[in-house]
Order: sequence, then C-alpha cells, then structure tokens
Amino acid sequence: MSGAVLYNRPMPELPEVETIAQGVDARVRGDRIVEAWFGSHREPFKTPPARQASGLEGRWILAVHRTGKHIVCELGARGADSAVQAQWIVHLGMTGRLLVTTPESPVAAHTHARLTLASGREIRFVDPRRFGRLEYRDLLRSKAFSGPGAEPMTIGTDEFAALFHGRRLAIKAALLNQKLLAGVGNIYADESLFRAGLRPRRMAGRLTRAELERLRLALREILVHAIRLGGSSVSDYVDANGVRGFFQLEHRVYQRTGEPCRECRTPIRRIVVGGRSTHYCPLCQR
DNA sequence: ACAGGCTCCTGCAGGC
DNA sequence: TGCCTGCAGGAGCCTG
Repeated sequence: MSGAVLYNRPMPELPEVETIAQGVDARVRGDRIVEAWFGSHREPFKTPPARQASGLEGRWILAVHRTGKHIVCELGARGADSAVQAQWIVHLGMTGRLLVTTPESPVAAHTHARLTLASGREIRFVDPRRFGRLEYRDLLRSKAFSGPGAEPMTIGTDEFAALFHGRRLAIKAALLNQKLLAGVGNIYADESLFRAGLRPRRMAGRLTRAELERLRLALREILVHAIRLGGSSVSDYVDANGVRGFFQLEHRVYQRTGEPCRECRTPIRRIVVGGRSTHYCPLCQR
C-alpha cells in the first residue's frame, strides 16, 4: 500500500461519504450477507466485532445511504420491500475506505471487516489509522441512527442561525462540531468560510444574521458542487483505489498556505483554530 | 452546560 | 542511507 493511496485522496467529508454511499448502494442493494469476518483490534469497533458478525450474517441489504459523515446500511430479514430491522453504520474517520470487491481481490493491509455477499461480491472496510468506526444496531433494541447534528445540505435559515446563537467559540470550530452540523470537516469548513468572506476566528455567536446566511449558502453551494464532481466518479468506484474524481475540486484556501489568493493575489495564511490547521485569505475574509 | 485540550493511530516529510 | 522526530486529523473523553 503506497502512501499515495492514503494521501492523494481527500479526507472523507460529506461529499466524499455521499459519493461512496451511492457507489456502494448501487453495487450491493438487494444482496444478502452470507458471512462476516472482523479483525481483532480494539478499534475501529463501536460494537464488539463478534456481535456485529452474528448480527450481520443472513441479513439482506435494503439500501445504503449517507447521514452526516456516516454510511448507513439498512438491513432486513428479507429482500426488497421488507422492513428495516437493523443497521450497519460505517464512519470512515480519516483514512477509512469501504470497498466492494471480488473475493479474489488481494486483501489490503489494515482490512478490519469483510462481508461476503450471496452474489459473490465482498464488502471490505480498510482503515490504516483506525480512526473509523463500525457499529451494528438491532432496531428492536435501539433506535435508528439519525446522525449527531443537522444536515448542512437541507438546513433552513432560522435553524442554521440558531445553531450558533450565543456560542463563544470560533466559527471554524463550530463548523467542525458534528453535534451542530453533521458532515462538515476541515476542508469544507475552510472553503465555505472563504466563500462567505468570513475570518475563521470570528466568534460564532457574534456573527450577524446576514453573515450566517452567507455562510449557510456558501457551505451548501460548495457541498453541492463537490458532490456533483464526485458523482461523476461513482462509476469508477470498484477497486482498491476507492473514490476518484475529487482531485478536480479546486481549493481556494485549503492547504494553499503562502500561495496567492485566487481572487486578490494576497498570500493565503495558515493558523491553528480549535487544534486544526486553518487556511484563509486576510484580505477577502473579514 | 459549555469550551478547550488531550488521545487514539499510522504513514510520510524533513532533518541530520 | 537510514534513523528519528514531528505532524496530520475526526471525534470521544476528560478537565476546568
């Protein structure tokens, strides 16, 4: 496994997770899990691996979709239109990949889960850094997964503003808080703040109504754009390279420290906010 | 209650 | 050349 595979790929945020969920859904919807194998590391298992394996075996995959940064597999006791009885919830962390392969495909290092399907395909979860999480939910015993925070793609003006009301932390840090907005990571936080013309260190609770609305729209536009780019790569989602196509996304500020702003030529600055590297244009963002 | 900092984990870049 | 150190980062957990 070369480093290029790990780092020439964007961190999985909402658009990447959306694309992956769509790609996996297209390949495994209606299939059945006949066997489940899990690794023995402590991580990345939110549910003990043995319980995941016994819960998953025999289940039909009704659908796969995204909620925040989580990939949710809806599972039933039968195919097609049967009721959802359980969920397999996958979080990719920083380096996680969810692959659909053939059984003969070489097993990558750091493979933590392999689900053998009735069709002969395999779902694999690979994660070198083990920041990802795998969870199994039996819906007879716990409620359906709904994500930690609001959906940035569909949230309305008032609800968005309410999220930040009275918050005494930097807007950049607030954007990364998954309990407020689910799905925004470091890249799209920086890019949306640039598009909205807001400094990352501005206190969230002190932003005006108009500024927050600019931010909401900027974030949504960037996510829509990124999903559109990723969407065209779904058909390429087959092998161990996982997602392609996001490289086309031209970052305005993210990881462009010292390079000229694409709007005003001012060098992009890098600071640390909430423990995360943060990039902004000192002239375009106020 | 809320905010900030530490921790997990591996691979890579840079220094000597 | 090769070792060693520092850094990257999502999110749970602990602390103040």
